Amino acid sequence: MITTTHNNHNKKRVIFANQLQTTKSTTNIMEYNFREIEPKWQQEWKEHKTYQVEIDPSRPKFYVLDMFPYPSGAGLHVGHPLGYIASDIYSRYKRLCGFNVLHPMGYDAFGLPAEQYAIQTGQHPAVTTTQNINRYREQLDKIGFSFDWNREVRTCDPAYYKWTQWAFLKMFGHYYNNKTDKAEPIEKLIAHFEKQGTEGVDAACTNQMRFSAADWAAMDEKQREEVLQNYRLAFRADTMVNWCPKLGTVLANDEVKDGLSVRGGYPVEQKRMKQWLLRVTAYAQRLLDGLERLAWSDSLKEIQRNWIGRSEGAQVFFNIKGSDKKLEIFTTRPDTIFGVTFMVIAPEHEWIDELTTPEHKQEIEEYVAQTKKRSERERIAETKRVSGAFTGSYAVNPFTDKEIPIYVSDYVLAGYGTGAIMAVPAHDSRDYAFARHFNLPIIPVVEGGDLSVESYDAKSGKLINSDFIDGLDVKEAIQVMFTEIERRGLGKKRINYRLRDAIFSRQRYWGEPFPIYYKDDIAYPLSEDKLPLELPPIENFGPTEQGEPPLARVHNWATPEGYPYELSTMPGFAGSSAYYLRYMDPHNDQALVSKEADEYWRNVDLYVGGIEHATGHLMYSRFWNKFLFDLGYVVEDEPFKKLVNQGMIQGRSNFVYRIVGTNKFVSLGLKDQYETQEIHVDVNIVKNDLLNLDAFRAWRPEFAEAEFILEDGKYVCGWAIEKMSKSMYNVVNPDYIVENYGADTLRMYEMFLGPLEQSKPWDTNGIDGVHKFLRRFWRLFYNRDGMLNLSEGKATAAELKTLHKTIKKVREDIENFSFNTSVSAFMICLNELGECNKREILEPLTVLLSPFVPHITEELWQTALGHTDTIFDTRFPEYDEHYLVENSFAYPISFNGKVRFKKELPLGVPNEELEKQVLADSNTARYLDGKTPRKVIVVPGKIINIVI
RNA sequence: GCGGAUAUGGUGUAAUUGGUAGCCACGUCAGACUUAGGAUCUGAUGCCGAAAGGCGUGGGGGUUCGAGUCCCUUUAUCCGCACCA
Repeated sequence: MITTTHNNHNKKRVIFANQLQTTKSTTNIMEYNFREIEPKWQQEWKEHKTYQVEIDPSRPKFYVLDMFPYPSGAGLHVGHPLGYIASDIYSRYKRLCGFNVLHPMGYDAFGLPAEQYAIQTGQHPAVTTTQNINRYREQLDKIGFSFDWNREVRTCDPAYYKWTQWAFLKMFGHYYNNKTDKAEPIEKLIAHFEKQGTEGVDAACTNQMRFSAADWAAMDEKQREEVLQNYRLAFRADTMVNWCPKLGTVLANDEVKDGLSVRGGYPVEQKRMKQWLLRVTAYAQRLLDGLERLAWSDSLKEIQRNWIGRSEGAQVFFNIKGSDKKLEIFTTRPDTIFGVTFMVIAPEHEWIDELTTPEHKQEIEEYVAQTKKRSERERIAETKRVSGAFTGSYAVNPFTDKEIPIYVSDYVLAGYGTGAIMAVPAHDSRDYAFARHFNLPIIPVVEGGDLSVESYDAKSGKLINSDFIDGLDVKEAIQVMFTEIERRGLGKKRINYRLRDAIFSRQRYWGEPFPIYYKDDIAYPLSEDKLPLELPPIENFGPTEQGEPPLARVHNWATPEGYPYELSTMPGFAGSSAYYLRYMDPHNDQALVSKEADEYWRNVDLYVGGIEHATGHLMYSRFWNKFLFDLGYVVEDEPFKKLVNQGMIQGRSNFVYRIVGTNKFVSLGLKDQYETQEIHVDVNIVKNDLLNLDAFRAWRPEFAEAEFILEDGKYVCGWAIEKMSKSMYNVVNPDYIVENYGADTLRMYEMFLGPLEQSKPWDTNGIDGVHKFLRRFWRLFYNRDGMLNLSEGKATAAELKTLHKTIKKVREDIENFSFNTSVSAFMICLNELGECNKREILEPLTVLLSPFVPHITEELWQTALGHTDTIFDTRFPEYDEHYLVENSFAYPISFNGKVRFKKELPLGVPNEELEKQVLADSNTARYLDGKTPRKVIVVPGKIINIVI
């Protein structure tokens, strides 16, 4: 049936959540009234400081941490609390299991958006940040989290960033000793220089240095400081940086994606600038090794491994014809050295001028100038394009003594290895493309492949044309060459990492100031007792006309003696790198964390957060923690034992279809009969993909006179999964859900939506199912007239079985973070219990449910069940396997109620081990024929019969 | 290009980890109660078929008594890295 309706003519009414509650709540006052219950308990928890925790050596600790939010102006949407709800359920569960649970929350409050907003509006970032924090807090409070707010931290609070600055000073004052494999005071290195110069020093550094004690003695202060900057763990260096002109600041590698800034999406270019850096690379191997011991997902560990990018290879020196210099290269394939037919150096290579002969000078200069002009983005886009130029110089292959030409090309990166390579076109696709383009010889040294078409890059095969390694397999040959290269003194075995040192300065205002001042252009650390160095107030937040950072606008931004402070500020990851330590002892003004607090709380047992921090925060935190560990300030060398990545919640957008050039809208099923235009419609005026016509007319003035072509009297909307954003009108606000369904329904529904780690769209359709569950649960305690309905009768075996089955399932599910299936378990439990209103069943069930839905359970606990203590003073229910035994047959606890087989077990004997054995054996034995018992398993002392 | 993950009804998902695929919900349909239903309750609902029955976990192949699950291959989507020598 197709009907065209006009204003108010649609007879059939459509159901909407926002209309639904208003009438219903008046019908029965003793229905489950979440609007009353939830604020009541939230107030109660607040007043009694229910979730405040202290060190308690008599109880085991458990530390559950969420990645603290950046308080953006948009507030929370329904996706943000997902991880918080999961961690809250886990915290409450652990607390009920008897752990002393630390579950704090705070704000990552420094950052770009607040500053961008300040530049536009002149509003101080501190003001907007505080407003946003207040809004966040309000929204969070409504959901009923068990955070210990007494421990709240804000990264922009001077009392907090004092310790960020403190850690920076410690890094400035330390270097990494490779021999002891830890950070040590820089004074120790200075003492060594005074005695022996660089002789015997094996330390992480920017450039390898070589000088004697006498050289050191002869240096002035500035020269010495330059040397030390080469070793300090926080140091200043002239380096290629990702410069974002639009944001007016440099960015770290993990803040750039595809040549664009992650925040804002502005183009990023490469620029040489003097910047502060953290020597993260010193910890590359330990960051890699540490992953083995962490209970993180394999995919996340793999991302970190790739980011660290360890590769084993050899450093080899090639003689340069007509020079006493040797060109150093790095290769992971020393076995292919007989196939080297040319060399390539990066355009930024420091010897480029020396290597260029006069007749090639112009060509090379042009090439270098041209590559400089290309932005990072263009270089990425033109990856396939082969370009380069010949320097005119030749190197000598140390194994064949053949002269081979040296080229310059931008496919060789200055920042990796030595910025120079030996090219083996037969077995490296990039070298191959280059050789083809410049007509260079290609010598196969590994059997296999068809070199007329492409290079043969495989890491297996037999060596040929390679003198003494002929006939060996690639893997053997590599090992032979390592020893041969070292024996001949041509170079050494070496490990290279893709990981780069972290650029630590930002040319911004809204961040931690560096506790550094300058005297004669030498950087000096502020003494620790002067911390915190507070961020001075300013009024204009943009860069100066000279392009200096905003802090240059501050008069007297200098020490009392008049020495100027550093003008840049620290990046976002500075404040988040050690916040988990600060939560342990947030009010301590003598230390980042006291010895006592650190030794009790140690590190984070469970960390819940998004995977987007894989190469940023999660890497920097580990580095930061390892550094503090080396110095003895913390007892654990990894900060986050277990990590769970919650998936992103996407938006589910709805569409209406306007017939082009009219104000008529056609329902989804009929839209193909017209020429239509797809328009996003606010998901809050759509339910179950049916449009609320009146709400649509009221939504925007231009739709006030809208007409509709309906199917079966309904307007069906189209839908699509997109990012949750204002412009798609698909943002669902948790406040709205809390108002209409309650926080408990929101909490449970977010978990019910699907596996925690999976990305999934938010879809308010379906929330009724969860809400209905809570109402039915309520009605087991109170009847329709609001009368207490609880029975003291004895539970039947079937009821007990249901209860214990559910306890077991929920327990396992919580431990495995499979919250969606535990919600299902509750629903099944309720279906099975029917009208059962026995205290014996409902009391444990209430406790079991409480981590998920704390408000309703607390209310029932104290009113219907008549307890005076809060639910959190009780223990999480234990299940009892004996209840599963019937007629001398034990049912393996098959959750969905199906019994696949029965096995005879001795009653009254704990039988977990026995069950395991039976299960292990029966899997192979069960279905050999059809129906009869067919296998007898003899377990020492017992005979077990398997029956189908 | 390399590495990782995922793919199951109209929808979100589940599956004792190799053992009756589709639990639990949403939606839909039918019914009960009701002034009303947008409350509540009951039943049906993977697909084809009147039924018997057949088909069915992205496609193809394999291992196995038995495969959503393991192996090979292929396609699609998502994520990470990307000239890393």
